Amino acid sequence: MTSNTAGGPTRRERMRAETIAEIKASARSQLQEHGPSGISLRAIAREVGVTPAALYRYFDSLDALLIAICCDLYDELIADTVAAMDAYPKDAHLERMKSWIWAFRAWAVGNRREFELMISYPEGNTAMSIDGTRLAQSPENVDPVTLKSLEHSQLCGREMAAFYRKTESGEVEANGPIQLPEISDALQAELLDKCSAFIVGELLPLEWVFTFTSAWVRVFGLVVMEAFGSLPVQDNVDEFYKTQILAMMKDFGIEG
Amino acid sequence: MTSNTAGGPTRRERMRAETIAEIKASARSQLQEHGPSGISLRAIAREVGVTPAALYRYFDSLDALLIAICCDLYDELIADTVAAMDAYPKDAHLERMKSWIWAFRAWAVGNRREFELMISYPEGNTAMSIDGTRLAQSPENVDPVTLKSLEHSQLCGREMAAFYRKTESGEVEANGPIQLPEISDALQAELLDKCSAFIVGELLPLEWVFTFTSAWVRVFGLVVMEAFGSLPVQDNVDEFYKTQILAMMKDFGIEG
DNA sequence: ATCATTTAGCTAACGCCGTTTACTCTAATG
DNA sequence: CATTAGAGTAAACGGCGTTAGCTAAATGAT
Repeated sequence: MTSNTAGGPTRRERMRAETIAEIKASARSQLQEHGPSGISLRAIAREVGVTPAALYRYFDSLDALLIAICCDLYDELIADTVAAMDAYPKDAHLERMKSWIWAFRAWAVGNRREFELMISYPEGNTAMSIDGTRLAQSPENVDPVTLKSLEHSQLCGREMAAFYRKTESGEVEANGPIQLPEISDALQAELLDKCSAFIVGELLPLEWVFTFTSAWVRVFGLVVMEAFGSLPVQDNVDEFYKTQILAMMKDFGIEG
Repeated sequence: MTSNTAGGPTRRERMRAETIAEIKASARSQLQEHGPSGISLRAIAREVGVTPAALYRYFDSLDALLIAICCDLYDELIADTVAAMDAYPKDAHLERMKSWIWAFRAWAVGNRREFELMISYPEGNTAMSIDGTRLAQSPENVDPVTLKSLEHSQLCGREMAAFYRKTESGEVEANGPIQLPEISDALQAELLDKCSAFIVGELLPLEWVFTFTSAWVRVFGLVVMEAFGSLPVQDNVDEFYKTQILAMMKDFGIEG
């Protein structure tokens, strides 16, 4: 048994958890200082005051450590995002969606190195991915980082779904999303399956899903470009974001 | 002197150029197989049939080699893009701009590893950057990769400028870009300076610059997401791109 | 043709790195 | 109290980027 009769964590378990935290903290500081490729087990061992080999009692490999850190980072991002959204009441869907974007941006820019690690994720660049197909086929056999990424997306997707329901019930009046271009059956199915079902959490009309997906790509582009220093605008980024958000809102048929 | 009387390259120069090409080719194949971090000087030396130390006669460091490769990759991308654009007549600006996007996408997806290297560029992630400020202050003191990136952007930017001129002269009729949101003087100045002056090559009305910049971010988002496997749509990407291009065209006041 | 110089390459080493193996001690378990 | 599982160590293996010093060949000038 790994826990005592009181049900609480064993002394050893506490120690272990503390050591793991120490290791992660050291790795994190190296990440911030030297980037993803600058994380070194030996350097961590030195800082923690232990032999390099000892780290293998806690992580199977450097890659495993990086993945664990990725998960933590997503948890951080998600926590920040939830907190930012909860600054507004539960029915202020628009403000909450805006908050989602701002929180995403703020976190990525405030943690550039970390964000870099997340998108150039150890396991073949599948981070920030929302591959509904793989998820549908084996819901639990998918890597944890992808799941966290999905969780993050859903914070925004479900908010939009709630907003849609309000417009549908007439509780909120809106013109609805922009007119759709012609879309083949195949693409329609894919949008409904992958985006609607998995990100949004429920099936929505195609126009909503399409507009949401388009907006999602725009936001991702903004955040990645800013974090990687490729954004054309650099001194007035806040305002530029606001103009982009405005444009996306317009696509949803919302003014302001 | 480094060249003979005939003016052509010396025998040694030819040999040297050939060796450099061999080194780059080996590095490239390693890049394709193991990703950016899988490029190893020692492995290259093994493949080229030479001692690791010998490589330092050709490149100051691994980083220098990576930068050189980045430059080559940009040249490749630019050449592909130019070829794709030139499949249409010089005055078919719209088709040429679309070609630019398609070429960008095709190259990034067809050379994922290479693209990865370019955006997580050795020197502190400044790739794909179009920082007009730095350029304006010291036009020639900027790293070569950034210059190439700018060159690539300009292929599209100048095309749009040409299109703008045609609409201005009445040679082509168009409604012009979407209505602008309110934009502060500071952001206006930045858009005009960095985007208009450097990417487009001439000063354009704010509405054109703004619309172009917004579109640029969207395209970048699409390409990065697809190359990194994060695009929500995965089976009907071509069509999804087309819908996005259509939307951007609409922003310019163009139908179809 | 000879000499001086540049250049390409080598060997050997330094100090990093991730990872494995075998061994020791210590603390919790039964 | 004996046993055992866990945390830790020392030492090694093979790999890495990089440097220093040497050798030999190709080049350019005399």
